Amino acid sequence: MQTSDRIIEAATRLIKKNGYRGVSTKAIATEAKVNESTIFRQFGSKQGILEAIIERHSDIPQFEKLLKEDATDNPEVDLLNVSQQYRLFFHKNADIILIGLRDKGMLPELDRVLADPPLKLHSLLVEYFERLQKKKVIARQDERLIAMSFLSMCYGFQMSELIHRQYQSQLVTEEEFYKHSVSLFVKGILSQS
Amino acid sequence: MQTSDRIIEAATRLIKKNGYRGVSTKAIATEAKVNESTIFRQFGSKQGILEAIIERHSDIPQFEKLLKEDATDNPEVDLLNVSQQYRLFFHKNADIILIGLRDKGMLPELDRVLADPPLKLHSLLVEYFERLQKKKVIARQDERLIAMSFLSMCYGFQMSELIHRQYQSQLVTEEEFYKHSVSLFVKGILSQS
DNA sequence: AATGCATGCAAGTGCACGCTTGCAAATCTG
DNA sequence: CAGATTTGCAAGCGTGCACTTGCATGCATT
Repeated sequence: MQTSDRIIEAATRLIKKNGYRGVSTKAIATEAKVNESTIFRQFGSKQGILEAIIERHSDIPQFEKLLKEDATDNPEVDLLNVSQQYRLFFHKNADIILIGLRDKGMLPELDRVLADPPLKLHSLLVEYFERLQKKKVIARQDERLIAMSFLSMCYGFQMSELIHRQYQSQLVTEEEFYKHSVSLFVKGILSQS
Repeated sequence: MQTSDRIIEAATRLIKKNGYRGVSTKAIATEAKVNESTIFRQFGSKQGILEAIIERHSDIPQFEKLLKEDATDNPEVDLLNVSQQYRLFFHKNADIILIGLRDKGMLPELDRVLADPPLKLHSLLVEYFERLQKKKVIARQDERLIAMSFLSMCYGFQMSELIHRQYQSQLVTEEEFYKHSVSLFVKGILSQS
C-alpha cells in the first residue's frame, strides 16, 4: 500500500520540524496529498501515525558484537569501529531522535529509543576497558570515567550535528572527526600518568 | 510584583515538561494559583510568557576572558576552567535549553541560546590551540579537530545529563568527569604521534 | 460483468484552546 | 481615609483541532 507510506513520510517530515502537537492531521493530509479521512481510516488516530513512525524505524545498534566477539583488543581499531556504528545509528534514526527530543514523554517507546543506546554503550565500554586493563593493554584508571569520556565525545558530536546542522555550516566532517578523536583518545588512555 | 514571578515559574516548569504547545494557559494559571485572565493582563498573550522566560534567563557565558587575558597557557588549567564555565552555563540555563530543544523554531532568540555558545566556544578554542602550537606547548595538529573533540566531550556530557537525568541514575559525577576527561584530553594533545 | 476495497469529498460534531470583558473584591499607595 | 491598581470570578467568543460519517468513484480481482 503506497498511501500509508506517503502519510508516514509526510508526518515524519512535519513532526520533525514542528513537533507532534505543532502539526495537524489536516496538514499531514495536505503534505501527503491524501484526504484527511484516509489518515484516520489507516491509522485510527493521530497518535497511531506516531506509533507507526516509531515502529518503522526500530533499529537497535549491535555494539555487543564489536566489543566482545569481534574485538581485536587494539583500542584504536575497536573504538573506531564502535564510533562508526554509533554514527550509523544516529544517521538511521535521525528522524526518530529529533522527534524524541521534541516530544519526549509522549510515548514510552519513543523515550527508550533516545535513552537506551547511550546507557547500553556505556556499560559495554566499561566491560571492554576493564578487560584491556587486566590484559595490561592500557594503563590503570577508572573504566567508568574513560567510558563516559569516549561516549560523551561521540554523543556530543552526533547530537550537535543533529540539533544544529541547519544553523552551522559543518565545522569538521564526520570522518576526520572520528579518525582524529579516536586516536587522540587512545593516546590519552595509553599514556601513563 | 510577585504574581508575574509565580506565573513565569509555573510556565517554565510546565513547558519544560510538556513543551510550549503541550501546555494551556489554563494549566499555567492553575499551577501558578492565579486566575487565567491575570496571565493575559500581565503578558498580553501566551507567547508573551515564553518571551519573558527567555528574557529572564539571558545569561551568556564569558569564555573570552578565560581563554585570552586570564589564560595560563597551561592547557590542563585553562581547559578545566573552560569546562567549569561551560558546565555552569548549562546549569544556569538548564530550563531554557530544555525548552529550546522542545520548541526549536518558535522564537529566534530561543534558538540562539541553544546554538550560539557551542559555536563561539569552538572558535575560541581554535584560536587558543593555535597559540599553544605556535608556542610549541602542544604538538602540531589540526586545531579545528582538537577543538571539536574537546567541545563535543563537554557538550555531550552536559546534554546527556540534561536530557537523560531523569532516566539514568548518575553514572559519574560532574566533578570527577571533568577532572578525568580534561587530563585525558591534555595527555592526548601533548603526546607526539 | 460483478464484487469488494481503498480512497476522495463534503459536511459536520464536540471540545479545548487562546483570549476578552465587565464587575466586584482586595490590596497597595500617598 | 481616598484613590488607584491589581486580582478574582464568571461568562462568553471565535477558531482550529481530532475525529466521524454517508455517499460517490475508481480500481483490481475473480
